[in-house]
Amino acid sequence: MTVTLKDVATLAGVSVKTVSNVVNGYAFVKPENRRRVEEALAATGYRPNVGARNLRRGRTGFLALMVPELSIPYFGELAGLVITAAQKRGWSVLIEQTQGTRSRERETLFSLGPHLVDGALVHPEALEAADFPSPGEIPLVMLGEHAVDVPIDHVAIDNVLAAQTAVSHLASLGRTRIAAIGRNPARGTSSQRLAGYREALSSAGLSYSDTLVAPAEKWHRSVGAAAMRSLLASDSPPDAVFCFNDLLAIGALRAVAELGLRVPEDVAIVGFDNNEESAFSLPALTTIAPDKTALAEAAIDLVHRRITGDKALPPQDIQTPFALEIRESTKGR
Amino acid sequence: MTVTLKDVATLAGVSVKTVSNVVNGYAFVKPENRRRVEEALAATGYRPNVGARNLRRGRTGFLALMVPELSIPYFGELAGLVITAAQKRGWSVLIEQTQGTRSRERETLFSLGPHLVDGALVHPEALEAADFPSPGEIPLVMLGEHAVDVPIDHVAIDNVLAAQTAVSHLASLGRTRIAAIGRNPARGTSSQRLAGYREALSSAGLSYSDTLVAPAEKWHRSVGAAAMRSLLASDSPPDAVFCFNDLLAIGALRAVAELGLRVPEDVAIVGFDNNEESAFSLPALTTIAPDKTALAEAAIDLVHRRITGDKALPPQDIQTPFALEIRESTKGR
DNA sequence: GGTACTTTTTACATCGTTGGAACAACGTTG
DNA sequence: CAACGTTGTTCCAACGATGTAAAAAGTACC
Repeated sequence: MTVTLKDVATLAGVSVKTVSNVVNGYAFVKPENRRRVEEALAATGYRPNVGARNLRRGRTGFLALMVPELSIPYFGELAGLVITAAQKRGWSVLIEQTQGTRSRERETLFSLGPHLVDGALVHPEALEAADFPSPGEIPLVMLGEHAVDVPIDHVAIDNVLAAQTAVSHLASLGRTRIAAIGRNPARGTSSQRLAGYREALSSAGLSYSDTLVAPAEKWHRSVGAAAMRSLLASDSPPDAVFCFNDLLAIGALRAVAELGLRVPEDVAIVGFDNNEESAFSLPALTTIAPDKTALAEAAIDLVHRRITGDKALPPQDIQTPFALEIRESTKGR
Repeated sequence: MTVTLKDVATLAGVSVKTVSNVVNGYAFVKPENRRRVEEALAATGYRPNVGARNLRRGRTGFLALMVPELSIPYFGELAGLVITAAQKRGWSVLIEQTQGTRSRERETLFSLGPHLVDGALVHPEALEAADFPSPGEIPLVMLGEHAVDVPIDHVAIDNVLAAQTAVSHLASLGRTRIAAIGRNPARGTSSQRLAGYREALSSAGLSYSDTLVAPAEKWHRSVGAAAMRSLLASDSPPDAVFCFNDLLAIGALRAVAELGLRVPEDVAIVGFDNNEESAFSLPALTTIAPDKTALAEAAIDLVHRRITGDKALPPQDIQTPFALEIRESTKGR
């Protein structure tokens, strides 16, 4: 059924290797033979067996991308960009979901054998240092925050600075009771954004209060809504909130609306990630907009360099740009 | 560097095949040898070369999933569910994006050689009958609407009925000027939803008018907003709108709000897809909620049956369930 | 025509794995 | 103890492709 090099060779009346040479663009093939082989290729509809080729070449042509969940807009958008960037370099992308649990993350990381993929882009959520495979297995690039210090390539925006930028923006509007939603000690990203939040408060001359920082196990919309409700129920509710991602912020918007308060008049809200939906929420969400395209391309670039040579390169730590996208949730219409 | 069966065999002092037998759970291996092999496996950290194994077995362990764009929430959510369902059956999923263009769709479909993946799930947007590969290449399952009639497995909800349900709901609220957003003659889905819209109008005793049907090339939020603005600018604006997907509806919500009108009092809105974000929009969106999990599982099931035998099975056409999710955009708070 | 060189083609081994058959060891049975 | 079935192990070929090196064909020059 399937056509192999041998079939083509028989049809063209040459050896298997000559066909292989034509397929791979080897220069020294007699024009006459090349023509016959090409005809035979066309006639049979030959397509190389990728598995066999890779077995021989020691490459697979696949990259893995590990993310918590594709249904989370940030990861859906990022995955799309990664796939596009990988495709330009001739790679196909295999996606693994971990639900953000440490056990699934470890499992996934471990299962990424050197034969399955040429390299992997991982966006860990709960991994710890000990979980990382011995270096030298396959090229690994980490996306987003590392909770821990491992000598592995890493691409992300400056989370502390970004959080600081967001909160400074709120302070610059004259808000004095600025809350935060999203604390989660188990996640590196959370710690970094919290640090930026505290830095911004202090440089604005505002004092930090634990009661203004709401925890959030999962950074989902419903959690943001619940957190916002509890913040608003306190004795001295906030007049602004920095949410650690857009989903929390979208939830917060709803909680505010349900209590009959207005955004931004009563409470200003800033998110983080710039999900596509955030430009269309009512009111539209002010948010930190990471350059996701740059992120995806930097990551693919890095893994490409690792795979093609540069073994000795010390672990890179690349920061990609971000911007504060000011919209209605802090400035009104 | 990499550990092969041979290395393990040498260490354990048995033949390669015996190690292979242990790895593959062959029953008749002397306990003593089994123990030694297992120790050697653990000591070396052996991991099978998937490529070689597949070359031998004639399977790849990969499925392809072709979608327009992962950044579109519906596809992000669906892809996540497909990956989960595939994983249960031991498959990894390779994602290809087409941007919904016919040329990229053809290209992708063609490039899915029998060696690259065991089967493919495709969600075409613009493909025509002629574009489909000769049957018998690799198992192909189509998701969502087929614009054309090809003898290929197909899983989707009943789009006509779903659209009819949505519009009947609007009619049952007493709305009489029910518009639609999303007409696009090039897309099968659009035609089906339009058909359902017309059926519902007629069974409610309402007349169809072209001026109430807004076209939409891309079903994105901004397009929905623009379409809604133009509908509202007409002489006799609608009092309800059926949007062909949630993104259009989200855009429509914004357009209504910007004109100072209220949803649902002035205009009721129904969407389609039940994206996660639609439960949190302000107001929350009434929408058709397809059972995406059922869809993903039915598709994986089907491709699994095709791959493991059932070659003779005639092309299946499976309908998965949906529900009308009634929320604030048609019923108020 | 012989030599030296270049171009073109081929045979063969190989990548890591598994299926199948052959073989060896073993205990049972007649 | 020969014949036999049952277990357990090994050897060999094969999956489809490519790298290597050697063979074959062609060209140029003396």
